Amino acid sequence: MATIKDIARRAGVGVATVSRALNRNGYVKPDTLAKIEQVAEELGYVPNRQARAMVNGATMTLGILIPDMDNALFMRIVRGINDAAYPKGYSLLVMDSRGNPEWERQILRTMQELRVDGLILFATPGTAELVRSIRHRIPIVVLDRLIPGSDVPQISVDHYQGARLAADLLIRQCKYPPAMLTGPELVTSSHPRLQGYLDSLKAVGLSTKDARTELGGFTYEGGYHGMTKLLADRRSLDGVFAANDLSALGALRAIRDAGYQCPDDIKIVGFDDIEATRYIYPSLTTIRQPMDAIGQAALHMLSQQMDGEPVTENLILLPGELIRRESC
Amino acid sequence: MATIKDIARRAGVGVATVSRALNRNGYVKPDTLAKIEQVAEELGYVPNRQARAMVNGATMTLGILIPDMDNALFMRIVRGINDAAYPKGYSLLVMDSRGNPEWERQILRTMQELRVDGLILFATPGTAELVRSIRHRIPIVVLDRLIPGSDVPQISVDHYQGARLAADLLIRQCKYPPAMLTGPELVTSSHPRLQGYLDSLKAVGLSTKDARTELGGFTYEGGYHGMTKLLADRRSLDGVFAANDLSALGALRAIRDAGYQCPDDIKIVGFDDIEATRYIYPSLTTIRQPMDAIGQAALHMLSQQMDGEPVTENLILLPGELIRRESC
DNA sequence: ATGAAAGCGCTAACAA
DNA sequence: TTGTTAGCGCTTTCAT
Repeated sequence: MATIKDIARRAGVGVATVSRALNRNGYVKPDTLAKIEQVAEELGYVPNRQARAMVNGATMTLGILIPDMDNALFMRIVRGINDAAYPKGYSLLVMDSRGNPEWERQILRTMQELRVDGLILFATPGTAELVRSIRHRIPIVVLDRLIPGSDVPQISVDHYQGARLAADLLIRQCKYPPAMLTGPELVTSSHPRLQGYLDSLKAVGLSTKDARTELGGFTYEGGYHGMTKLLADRRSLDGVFAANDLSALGALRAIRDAGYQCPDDIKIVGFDDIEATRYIYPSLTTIRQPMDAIGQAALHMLSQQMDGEPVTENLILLPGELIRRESC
Repeated sequence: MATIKDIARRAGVGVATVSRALNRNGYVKPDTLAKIEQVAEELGYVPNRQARAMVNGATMTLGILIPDMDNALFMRIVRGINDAAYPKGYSLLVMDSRGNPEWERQILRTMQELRVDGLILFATPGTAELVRSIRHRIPIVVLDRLIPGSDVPQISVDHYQGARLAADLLIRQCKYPPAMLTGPELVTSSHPRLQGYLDSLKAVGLSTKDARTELGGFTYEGGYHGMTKLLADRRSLDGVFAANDLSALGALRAIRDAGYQCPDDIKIVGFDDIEATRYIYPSLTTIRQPMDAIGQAALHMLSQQMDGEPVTENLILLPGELIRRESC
């Protein structure tokens, strides 16, 4: 691989001149500049970012830690980050922890070794203290799966408000108190969604005894199993709030397999608004997460920190939006 | 950020000793090793990979270029790569070109600047020559969207064979010659899938005049529009091969919106077997891509090249598998 | 068993 | 306008 040294020798100039020419800073006589560019071209020169990073600090890479690359919501958000980061010259280093806390620790370590300029992560409870220690060295922003009570900058859809929207709609549309397919206990976004559901019941005078929950686990399969359980014990059930779209799709399937119809027999409301929800039948009524806005906000917050500016707010909750379709 | 120099000073030893100790190579007296580790711990030392890479060449990062991060199939494959690469200490640098050839060029450039140890990419026609020039500098493997006629190592499901499977099934199950929703003209995997469809028709004595194709574009929306067109001109249509699952889902929706039923009125077969296909209604009969196998094979081929071994085969075609479900 | 020093590719003073 | 030089953090001879 050709280096600036090679170019310098071949062009008969010093390395500094080459550097100046290629980076277009400092004075360089047009002739020499042309010559240098020509030689660089001939040699197929490609600058080495590692070396550059060593001297001026910035690697121009952003680390992203996701619990599951194969999740439509996460990747949709990451795409938003990518689209916002790319024009600024940042590259994304995406690593998937598969929800494994130990892997997560290692990944966070690797990100530091790579000296990423900023870190965006979907947290898990096991990461909380780790994040606390890292944030003093690297700008961080936590997305979607928040760390409750932490003062790390965090951005997310308002899980609670979204859940209220969903539950309120179901209560209005159903004869009986709706049930809920909850997210995994260990995922923080599960909690405000559950709380929203419970509070909506309370708001119309229903007691927690009227609440019925089953684990949906944020997956197709979990939703399927949870719904199947709900159906097995059918105490007048005609509405279900699935904590995310994946589990909603699983639930839809379970309803059908059990011989019922959605929305006629049972109505469903999901959460996230992943693309598939528009095309399936019945199309899914759901709470839309502002994915692009989240991605942009994340990058914005990170930029602020990287520029040394104080972060204005450290918890941004973007409102979810109710999207009505066929399932409720 | 603490450096080995800091550790050396504080531990009262030379930097070389620190390096040896931390990397556990060369002789280091147990006492000094302990001391060094302790100091490193105190200082919260995290090695700088850039610096390490500068001296020993390897960055331990693999670059991945995808045309769309938000595509279930691609990310499923990338996840497979991730799972195979992670244990070997490699980090993935994932960049999304959004199918834009110009972005693609720049990304490939960036990957080189970052000195990734290997490159995995889903090609587009515009990349072909670029890839040719890069492959002499960086180990490369092309996935799924192949470069026809190139001798770059490539891995993919056998698009043609899979398409034959799909079309043969439809021909068997339908009264009339099936139609096809094709992929984008510019995406190479579209071609063998189309060819398979045409050849299947031919194999049962149907002429190309019996073939009916409409652009499905590999997207939900494209599938929806394409199917709508097919339906508008309804010459006894009762079977459709959608070139991928996304367009199949779009088509399913179009069928329903037009007042028809799948599979009763029209049967559908997709391609890819993304996770959603199992849960929607009707569940989708499709051709399964061996995604994990593709990911593993990709990493294997890359490893071979990185180790300087000659690549045994430069085109691996993995068979697609017919998965029968409700749609046909 | 350990330290001194060279050098990886590049940028940024500092001179000239 | 250009060249020389000193690092950036680390690994690796080569001495000791």
